[in-house]
Amino acid sequence: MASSVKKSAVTTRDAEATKGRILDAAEEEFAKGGLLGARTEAIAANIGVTKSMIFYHFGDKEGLYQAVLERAIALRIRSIQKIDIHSIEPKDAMRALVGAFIDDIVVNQNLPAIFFYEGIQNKGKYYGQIAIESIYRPFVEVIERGIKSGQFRKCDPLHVSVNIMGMCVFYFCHHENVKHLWPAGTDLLSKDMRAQHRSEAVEQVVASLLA
Amino acid sequence: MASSVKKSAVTTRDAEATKGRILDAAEEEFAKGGLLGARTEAIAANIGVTKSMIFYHFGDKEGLYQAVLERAIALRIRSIQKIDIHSIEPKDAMRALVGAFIDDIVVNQNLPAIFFYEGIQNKGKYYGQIAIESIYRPFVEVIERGIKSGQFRKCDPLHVSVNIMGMCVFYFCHHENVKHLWPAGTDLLSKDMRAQHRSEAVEQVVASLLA
DNA sequence: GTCTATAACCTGATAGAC
DNA sequence: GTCTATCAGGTTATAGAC
Repeated sequence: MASSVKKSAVTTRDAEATKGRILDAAEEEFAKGGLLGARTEAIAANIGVTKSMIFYHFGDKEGLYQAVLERAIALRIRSIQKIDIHSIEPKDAMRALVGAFIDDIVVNQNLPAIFFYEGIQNKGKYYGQIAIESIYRPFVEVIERGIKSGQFRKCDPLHVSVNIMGMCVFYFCHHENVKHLWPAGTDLLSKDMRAQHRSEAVEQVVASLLA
Repeated sequence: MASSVKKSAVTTRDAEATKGRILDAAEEEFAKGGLLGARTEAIAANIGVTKSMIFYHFGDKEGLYQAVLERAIALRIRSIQKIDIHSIEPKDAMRALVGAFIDDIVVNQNLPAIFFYEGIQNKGKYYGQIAIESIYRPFVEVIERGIKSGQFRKCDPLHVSVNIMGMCVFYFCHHENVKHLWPAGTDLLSKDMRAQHRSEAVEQVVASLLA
């Protein structure tokens, strides 16, 4: 979505296009500083428009933030709900869920930071119960089914689901901190390293569940 | 450390005491907004002193931030290095490491957010290679030993160590987001819930490693 | 729809009294 | 060592021209 924001100073006069470009740039800026730290000036400058456009199209900074969050939540819910978790055995269903979840992050690396900021700075105010349940329920259901069938070890499905998310996203949020563990110059977000993280995380999640 | 900052408007005239109180209050404020989002005014007001004290004792906001981070890093390194990971078998060493790690967070719940902010906002600038290696190396070594002895499954010790940290801290960073998964009114940071997270996380980490 | 100019406010940092 | 007063720069948001 916002992986490469196009810089253009051309006066487009296309409302929907401008709104979309603002959303992309805002997502990146909110991922860096959250609602509190984001600067409307920086968002506007990045796509070659003036601050006024933000207030014209989204009312205020908070309105823009809500729009960004809603889009991000919708994306997450959509791709997780695509997966048919009931017709395959728990182990494979979990593999599919975690894989799809990490694929989403790889496409849009702003997501983990945005949701972290939302929890810390805004106490989940703009997140909402329905969004959380839509995202976590598939994981919880697969774990419950796995325990019942004896394929998974006994555990608390809620805690374990939350920890699974942690395994998936921590790497993306802390890559600048932990980069020193790898040889100097290694780019933890390169295609190879991302693929390696995906593979290791999927295997570790499955292993953490098996009886 | 800063779990309960004492509010006191008494003019103490004790430099070390004041510095300590500023550090505690600053840690809490930096945990909420990072170096960028923290407000010196808020830090000062919380302990009943004026902003000037911050600049007198720490030079500038960045100096205060560095002092907070150094103290937090020292705490982490100290408690992890206390554990003798070589004289017990890998599974038990990992159990001890993860347990101690989460115990630190339970005592000072600001730590996970501070290190997250450091990675996202400052790109790990104030973290440093030595700190990261001191914290992660024990985990990596235990995993390597476990793989060699055949007790642990084959995996990449670096990626898996990073994911383990994610399992430990995600719960604390996202408790405001995921609280809706539990019955309304449940306090995810209550003593019982913290103990439950600790127990579930330790078991899940060990399970994620076993062959 | 988009821009320029500006209002109203906030924040880090300094100077100087006590 | 601590406080009060204040400045300079930055930030959200609005008004009005085009």
